[in-house]
Amino acid sequence: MSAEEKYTPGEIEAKWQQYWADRKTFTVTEDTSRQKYYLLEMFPYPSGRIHMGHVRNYSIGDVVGRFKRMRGFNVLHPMGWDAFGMPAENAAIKNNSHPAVWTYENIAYMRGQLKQMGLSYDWDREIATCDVSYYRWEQKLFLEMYKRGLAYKKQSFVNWCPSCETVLANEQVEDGACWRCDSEVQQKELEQWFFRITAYADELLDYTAKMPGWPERVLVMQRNWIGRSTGCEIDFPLDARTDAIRVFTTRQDTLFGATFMSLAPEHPLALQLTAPDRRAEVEAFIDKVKKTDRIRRTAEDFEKEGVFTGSYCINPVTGRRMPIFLANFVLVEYGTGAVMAVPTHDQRDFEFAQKYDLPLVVVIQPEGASLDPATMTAAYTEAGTMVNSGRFDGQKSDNAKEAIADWLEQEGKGKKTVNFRLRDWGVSRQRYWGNPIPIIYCECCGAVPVPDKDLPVVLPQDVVFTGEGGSPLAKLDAFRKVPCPQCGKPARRETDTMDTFVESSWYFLRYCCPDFEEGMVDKARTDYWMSVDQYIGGIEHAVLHLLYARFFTKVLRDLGYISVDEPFINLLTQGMVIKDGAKMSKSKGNVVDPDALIKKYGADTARLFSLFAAPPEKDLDWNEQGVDGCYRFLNRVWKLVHEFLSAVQGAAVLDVAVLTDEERALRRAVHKTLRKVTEDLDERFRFNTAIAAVMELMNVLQGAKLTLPQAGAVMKEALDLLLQMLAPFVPHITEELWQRLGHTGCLADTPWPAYDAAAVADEELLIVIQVNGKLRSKLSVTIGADEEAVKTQALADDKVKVFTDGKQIRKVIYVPGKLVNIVAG
RNA sequence: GCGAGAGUGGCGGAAUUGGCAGACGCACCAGACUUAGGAUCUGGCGGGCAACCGUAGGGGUUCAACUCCCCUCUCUCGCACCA
Repeated sequence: MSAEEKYTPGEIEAKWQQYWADRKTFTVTEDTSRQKYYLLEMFPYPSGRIHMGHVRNYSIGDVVGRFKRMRGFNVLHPMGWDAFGMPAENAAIKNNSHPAVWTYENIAYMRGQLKQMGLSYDWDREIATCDVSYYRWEQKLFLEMYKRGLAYKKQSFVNWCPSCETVLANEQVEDGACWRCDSEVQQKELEQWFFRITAYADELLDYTAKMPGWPERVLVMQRNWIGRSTGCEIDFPLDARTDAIRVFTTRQDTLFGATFMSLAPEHPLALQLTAPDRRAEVEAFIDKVKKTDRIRRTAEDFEKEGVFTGSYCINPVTGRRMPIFLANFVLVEYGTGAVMAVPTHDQRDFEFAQKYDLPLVVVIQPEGASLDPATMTAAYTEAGTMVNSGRFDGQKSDNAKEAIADWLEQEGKGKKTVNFRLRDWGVSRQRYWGNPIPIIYCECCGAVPVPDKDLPVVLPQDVVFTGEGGSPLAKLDAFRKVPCPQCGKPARRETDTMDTFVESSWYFLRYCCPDFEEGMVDKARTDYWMSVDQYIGGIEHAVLHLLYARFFTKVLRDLGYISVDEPFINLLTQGMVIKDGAKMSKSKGNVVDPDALIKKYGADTARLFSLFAAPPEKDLDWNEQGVDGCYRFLNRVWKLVHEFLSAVQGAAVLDVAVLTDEERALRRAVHKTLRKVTEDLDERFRFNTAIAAVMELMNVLQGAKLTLPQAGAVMKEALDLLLQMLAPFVPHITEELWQRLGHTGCLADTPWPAYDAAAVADEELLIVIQVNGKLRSKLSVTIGADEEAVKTQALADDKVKVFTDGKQIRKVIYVPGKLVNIVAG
């Protein structure tokens, strides 16, 4: 093979990347006359270099982007950097450098890596969230949210990671450990800024029913996280006091069975209600619970324990005097931190009552049975018929729920409420490398927003990284000490920065208008592009980022910035990249380096294998031999095109009217493949089967002979279509071959071809013949063959006769164009 | 425990509406070319000598079941003392 004919991915990939960049092939502008398609992949954290997860994520996105573009859409396909965050700070401490230097160097390197992959981004829209031109608008938004009470400060117990030396949001704590470094999270009382995401809890939940483009499991996770439950708040008057304990319950139908009260050990009334002679015991208990870490305390098998306070409250509907306990399983942060205990109908209360010998009253009887408190071995938690419940006796407990709630409201003893598991989003971080919270604290005026004219608060560069903990900003007097914008007296600036999830909650809006200098978003442009038609990323953000981004979208809508309710119409959560049965990690030594991969095989092979080895939402098993297979396939494509080059270039115009049977069969294969690839890309995102279909076609084309009169023309059509079909997957090799076939334009700019319906139509059909459901023979019939004739032919078939001889034909089933099933016996 | 998803050759995976199970690729085997082959090409490749048996296991519906229904097992993910 001559040097000219050898496939050299390194050369041709660089050539075409330069070509696309020079011509700004993928640069887009708003054009209301065209249908838009906003395609987005989750932007990366600039950690240093891309990993195989990125390769897969962005390969998937690029196929969609290039395909939609060929389909005629005005495709917005941007890329940027989630550039604030702690690793930059840690690296700065370690290398005695600066987070900004580290970050921008990483961005430069990773941008190069992405460009080497031939991804169809509009690089003119690139953003980095650590750039003041980006984060300045976030500060403005923060202040708008502050004005409307959507951002507020409160003293509270917060999740504290001792290793990262910062606060974590609830969403960033996994099994009691830091989501990033896995250290055990502690509780610390601090003044923190919060975003009032709970104000949108109902809408965030309701919309999960209106998002058919999202995977059900992500929606379920979000619903669980929001955790809406409907019930009642009921006041239990305290014995010998004028105040009451308020509980939240979803089971007001069991109210008549409440025999004692359980409070969280952290409940504000806990010590107040403790009788002097019980004080020592209660304090010891509270101390013990506080020392127990949260992981153990919330484990299911954790033993229920409590302590009697010595005080009583009154069941508002029965008048029963109920002892008040502190219980280790009652959580102060959920509901009111107090639980009315109904041991007969709640398993936890039942176990607690057994342990402390507390009374049991049955108020719901199951269908056809009668519970006796003396013999019960577990709580009965299902529905049933009300008993011992005064005026509600005899009602079905399901119906009584509503009736009791109404009655409590009438009597002024309680009210219907909705309770959420979702907490407000704590956004303060005691770190340097983040967006400064634009607030100034003044002795006289309190928390004062930084005035508009002083925005943005620029993150100072001249800080020292000692690694000693605490935010470097807090030690920088030049930053910290400012006069109060209101009264002019000496004041101090907020030195906490915002959680980096704040930046990723609106970056998709900024891509619509990255150069806009008048504000956060240019409404006209954003209205054109939003919402994102297809979002692609990992499942690990199912709650965190995807919930925050939905929240921000709704806030920005209500502030008038944008017009949509939801940011992402369709969500694809791609699977992980696995090797040797485990997620790639340095410690396991199973990491594949994208640079080495591209150097050895080229970007087209790397992309092709990422797409071919598994459907996108499943985990992908990385396998070097499989990569080899993809590389071989591309070499075969390369050779095939060159083999037919001269025949194709001298070919006449295709005349479908005068084709031989063999030529028609070849065209049928080509157009059937085109139909399948189009369907797989357009409707199903099934890249693996689309590629398999093209491989199959390749096998057909390789076997094709060129002795037929119109072979050149047929082959020219076949190769053109083959390259167009493959273009979204392997853009470089196809551009190169497209050019070598004599085309002058850019393949990426060609419209996606339509298959020829006439060419696809079969002339003959292969009918499967079964006897008693088992495949026995096959029959070739002309299209539209008469049913009776096919049946007769089937029955006369020699191979069929072997199985029907001597038997009675009971029935013959004919599925037109598919099969004949002969029932004999 | 609850919820969701999955279980198909040696491996990754196909089978779109109940209609040829195993497409495509990898691995493997044989052959060709070759000084050579970890290159390339050609052919084979679920099990069984066969009748037949095969989509986690068992039952059912149907002319026909990987696909629908019931039961069981296993795995993955999510939630989990949330009152």
